[in-house]
Amino acid sequence: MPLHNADMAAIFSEIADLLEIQGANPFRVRAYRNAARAVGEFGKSVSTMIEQNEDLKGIRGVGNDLAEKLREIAATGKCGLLEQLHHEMPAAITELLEIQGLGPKRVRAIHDALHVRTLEQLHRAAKEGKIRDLPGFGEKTEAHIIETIEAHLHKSRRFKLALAEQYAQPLIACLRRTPGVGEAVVAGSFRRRCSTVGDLDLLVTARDAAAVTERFVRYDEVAEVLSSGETRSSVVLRSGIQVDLRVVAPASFGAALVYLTGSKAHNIAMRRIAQQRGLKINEYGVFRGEKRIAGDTEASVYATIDLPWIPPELRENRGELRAAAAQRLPTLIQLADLSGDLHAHTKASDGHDDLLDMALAARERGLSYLAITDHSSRLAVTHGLDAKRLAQQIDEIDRINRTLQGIVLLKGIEVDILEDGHLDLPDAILKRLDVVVGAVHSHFNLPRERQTERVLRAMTHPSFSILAHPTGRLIGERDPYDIDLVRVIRKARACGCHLELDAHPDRLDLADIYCQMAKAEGVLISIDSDAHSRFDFDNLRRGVDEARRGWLEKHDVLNSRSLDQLRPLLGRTAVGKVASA
DNA sequence: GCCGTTTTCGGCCCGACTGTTTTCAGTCG
Repeated sequence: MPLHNADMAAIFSEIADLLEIQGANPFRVRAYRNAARAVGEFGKSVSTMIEQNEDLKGIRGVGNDLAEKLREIAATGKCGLLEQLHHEMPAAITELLEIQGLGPKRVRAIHDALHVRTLEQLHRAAKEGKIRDLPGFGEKTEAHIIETIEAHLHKSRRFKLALAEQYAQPLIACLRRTPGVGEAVVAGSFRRRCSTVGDLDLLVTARDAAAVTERFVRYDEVAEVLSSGETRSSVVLRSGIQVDLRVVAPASFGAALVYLTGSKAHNIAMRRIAQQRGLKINEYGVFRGEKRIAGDTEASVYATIDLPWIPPELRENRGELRAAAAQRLPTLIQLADLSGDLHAHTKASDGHDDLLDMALAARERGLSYLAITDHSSRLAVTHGLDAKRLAQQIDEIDRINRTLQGIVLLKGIEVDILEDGHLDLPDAILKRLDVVVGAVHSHFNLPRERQTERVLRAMTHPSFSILAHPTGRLIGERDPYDIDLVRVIRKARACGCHLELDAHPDRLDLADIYCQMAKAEGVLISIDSDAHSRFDFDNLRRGVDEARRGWLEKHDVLNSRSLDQLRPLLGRTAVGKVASA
């Protein structure tokens, strides 16, 4: 059973935490953290690379020592250093770091003085009043620990972007109405368009910071004020989301926006570049000695290190700084680049609207084609279509297309990929369709090899066009099923079929890093709404967000094509039709 | 422990806020 990159990353993260609690060299700790992140995000399976004797030093942050540890982990499933650390410190101790306000030094102090090893023991010790007497601790810290642990037990800590937007917009509007406020924007992972955000980072320019802070902490959705200072304050809203506010002068807006947008890794990399040039970047500007040389706009900050402005979605330190330096930043896909949508449902299965309503709503969005892809009958809960009902729908679409202006409905299906990789409809009916979207909706727990073979087999079907939501993840609810996406992507290239980025805010599947991999392999991505009602075409915007995070450009996206350009790309039967036409 | 358009050694991002101190360490973003 090969280990996944995420498993290896988790081992390095735990080593970093334990080393930090032990007071190890902070740069050594950081090396493990960086490597954990790099391995976790690395496109290829590190286990496979090791099997094939590939050089691991291509992974940024992995040198001789960590490459050797990765090989050890792949071979044995364990890491000697971690085992040794577990002998020295209890394994559960790292969970104490999850409590806000407890860092490595304090965790160490609590452990050494009270032999606390778990969250429950920490809770008890705090309840018994044992924390307050430790040096460097006090009553407030003790009370905070109790409160945080109790809240920690029943709270999900990340919010889907779509939900976070609902909290952010009225708050931003409120701050903009505050006298003296210039700019008021949301930065952080929200601005980088991450699929989930841990908190909201607001940036405001104002001459009177105190007045803005005052307005902020009195916002009527504020449940708790965590901190409140001259230029920085934090609150928790009733919804449970934490909001951090930073107030700066207009001359620092650009520098502060870069700083607050992050990511942290991107900022660190930028500051290193600046440092090598004798410059210092902080949230107030770019400085040569005492003199500020830039900072009012983001572009001015990047310009000091000879880089063009970098779109926020790319700022993850995944190569964007090198690409910028080489003048090779991608021209990212935009919502307006989408010509059509290749995955939508009607009330024939589990949708809410009929064919015409869906067509008109799509046309209103500026789309020129819409594929109707209801479920197939295996998915009984959705009242999926069998061959007979699908044939009726095909006829009805033909009728509607004869009168419809400005948009074309494409005949399609979201056909179930059965456990053995067969498709849930006869070939004869699939051949009559413009687009066949295949999807896994059952048997999520197959072992990796069987799950992968199942999907690969489906993709070889001559009518197969697009693999829908390729990992099946439901954000915050269901993990992706275990599948080898590298093989799936290569199969798509070999078969001439495509992968979907399902734009439903609960899915956003493919995730950014796999979009980037597909792009590298020359596989096109279809950004689809998976609309179940005429209001769901808004989803496309979310899909574009994720696609931009995956470096996709217009030409990487299947449904940026016009209908004429699209038809030859949809399945090999369609190619045949075109060739014989 | 990693890394190099100065470098294979000597660096490694930077500042605000809190609580516990009585000038600052720890934590966070």
